[in-house]
Amino acid sequence: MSTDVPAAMPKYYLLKTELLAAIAGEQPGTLIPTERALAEKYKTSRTTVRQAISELVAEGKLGRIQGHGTFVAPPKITHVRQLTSFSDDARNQGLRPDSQLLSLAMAKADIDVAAHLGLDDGAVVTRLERIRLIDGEPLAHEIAYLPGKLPRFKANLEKAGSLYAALTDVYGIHISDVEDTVETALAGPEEVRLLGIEMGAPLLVVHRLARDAAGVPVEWTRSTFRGDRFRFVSRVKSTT
Amino acid sequence: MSTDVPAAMPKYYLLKTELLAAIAGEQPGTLIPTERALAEKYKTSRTTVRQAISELVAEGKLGRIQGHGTFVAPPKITHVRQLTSFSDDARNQGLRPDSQLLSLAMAKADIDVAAHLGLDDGAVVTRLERIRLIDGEPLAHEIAYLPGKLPRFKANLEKAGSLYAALTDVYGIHISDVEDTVETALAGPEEVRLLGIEMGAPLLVVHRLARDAAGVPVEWTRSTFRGDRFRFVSRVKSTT
DNA sequence: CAACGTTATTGGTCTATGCCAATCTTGTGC
DNA sequence: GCACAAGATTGGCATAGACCAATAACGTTG
Repeated sequence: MSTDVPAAMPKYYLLKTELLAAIAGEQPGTLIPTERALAEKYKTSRTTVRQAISELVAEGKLGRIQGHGTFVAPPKITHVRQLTSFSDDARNQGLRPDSQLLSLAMAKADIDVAAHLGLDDGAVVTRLERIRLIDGEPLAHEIAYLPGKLPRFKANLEKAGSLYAALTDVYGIHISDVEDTVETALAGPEEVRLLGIEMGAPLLVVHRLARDAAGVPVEWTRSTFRGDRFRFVSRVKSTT
Repeated sequence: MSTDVPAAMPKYYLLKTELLAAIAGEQPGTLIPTERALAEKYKTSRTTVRQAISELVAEGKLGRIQGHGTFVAPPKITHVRQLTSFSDDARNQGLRPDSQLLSLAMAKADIDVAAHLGLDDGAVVTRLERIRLIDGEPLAHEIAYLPGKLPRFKANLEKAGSLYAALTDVYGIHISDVEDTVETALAGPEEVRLLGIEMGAPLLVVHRLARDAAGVPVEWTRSTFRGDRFRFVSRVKSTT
């Protein structure tokens, strides 16, 4: 045979490619045909259509709402993650960041938190849990642990406008060194509930350990970002 | 009713949770029961079992091989990504890195490459495509573009042991500033072929732009890492 | 005309089943 | 004993269909 047989390609992947081409250049929000209509049009089953659409949703190319339909998704947001905070960062890009306070309380450090903050197991820490929003849309879930008890923290946090601003301006805590760890994860029920995404959606999980000039840990945070809406940038300058 | 109805939970998610508990503490490589056996055991369909397993595979908890079975996967590798190269990073952690050269050739910069390297469209660039392996396992796919033509590059690359070492030691190109962009993506046929993963597996895609001390771009690279086996670390030190 | 309840539409989950493809096991023949 | 072929096992892909849940559209009613 002289004809080069193309690599065997799952049908759902062909469909995914066709859909991708079809939505190229469409305005975000534009509805695409229903799953049942696509199944008929492409002479396949709804299961196969859903598999194609599901991957496009996971990649942030499409979004879908039960009872409403499937639509072209808006582009990703680029988040420059440096020494800056989420809020400052978003504002620098002309976006409207917001926070929704889920809980703010004293807690006893579990083994994991204690280890990262260099505390004894069971030591008192401040636990701050928030949802981060941009332009009203929930995009990240964040739990921050700070060593010890910070007096009048809630009020100061609100006044300062951001966690880092409050730490610096009110408590004299200067962050001079951060270490971020980034990995992928899939959304479970909690993320589905808090971020309004679907089960199994890809996430970017960032763990941040911040230290002051003396190398003492001052913050340990776990942030969960929507993988379909975010992109991280980290800049590193050589000191040599 | 007094009983608090638990949040509606998909059956496949319950199964996923049970499987996760079942494999906790098992040795990597241990085979779990077959999909058909699990379907029968948990009184559900194979489709549902596959959905549960698929997510665990995507999270790097399980692996599977057609005709062989489904098994407990090895833990993630932490890849510390700073100004260092892939090879140096891995070696620093006591791992055995390797590269497989797919292609090394001169090419004309397309619009995207040209824009990032600050060149004219169609300018000559060196294109280096490699598979990165650790302990013999392919973990990343990388395409690097360098401005212009580098004499005897292939030989020097092999001798130096790493791209950055070659640039520095042989060509006198010193990287002083890098900007990494990290986002999620899903594996398509090419990644499946090159990395031996499955369709739709989560990936971490990193774009790196490296500059020399004068701010001139010297490298533009797109790296695709297996999301189930990697974790990135970035450290930032304040200069103030 | 506004408010409300009903109905149709659309995505979400799950079942049952068939066949294909890669791998492993077994058996046969030399 | 070894090599190879045949069969069994296991995951991969796809179909068809049922029912649920959220949303939107519509029509009735006050």
